[in-house]
Amino acid sequence: MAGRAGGRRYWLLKSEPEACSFRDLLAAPRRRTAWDGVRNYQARNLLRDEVRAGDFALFYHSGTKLPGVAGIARIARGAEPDPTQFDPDSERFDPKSSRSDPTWVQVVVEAVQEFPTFVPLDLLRRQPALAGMALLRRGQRLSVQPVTEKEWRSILALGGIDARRS
DNA sequence: GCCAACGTTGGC
DNA sequence: GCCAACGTTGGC
Repeated sequence: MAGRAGGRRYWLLKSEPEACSFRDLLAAPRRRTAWDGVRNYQARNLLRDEVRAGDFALFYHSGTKLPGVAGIARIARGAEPDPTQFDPDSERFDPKSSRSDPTWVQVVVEAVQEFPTFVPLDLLRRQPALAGMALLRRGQRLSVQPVTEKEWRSILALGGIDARRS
């Protein structure tokens, strides 16, 4: 069961640090950026139907030499149409989508706190408590994934954050 | 509706 | 750069 504890839900969002690292997010205006470009229906459905403003997320670096969790973000705005789908100049342009019935959505994420200690993927794999985590399953490619409250707390602890205070 | 071909993701 | 996993496409 993906955690909704006291109304708060947890997610893991993947980002290629070359495109947007957690530090980039911290440096962005209002520490926010549109988390756009999702072109997978399962991920789209989660963003559209499950992810809510106020939810928290692990900000995960993928497609890089040292994949892992870099920090905590929160969802600043829930799903809205992803403008890149309408932009013919965008790599993410989708000619099949229309403004009257947009196919793809984005959310806006806001940096909360960088982990004092970066938590690399191989460390996550070595945690017995995280054995069932979606991220660690073979062939898992979803760019947005639910995180249970238990997983959330373990990973914050690994990152050097006292979960009782966040 | 099946399924082979192809493209993408993403760890290694 | 390799390759496993998985999603999408398109012929039939």
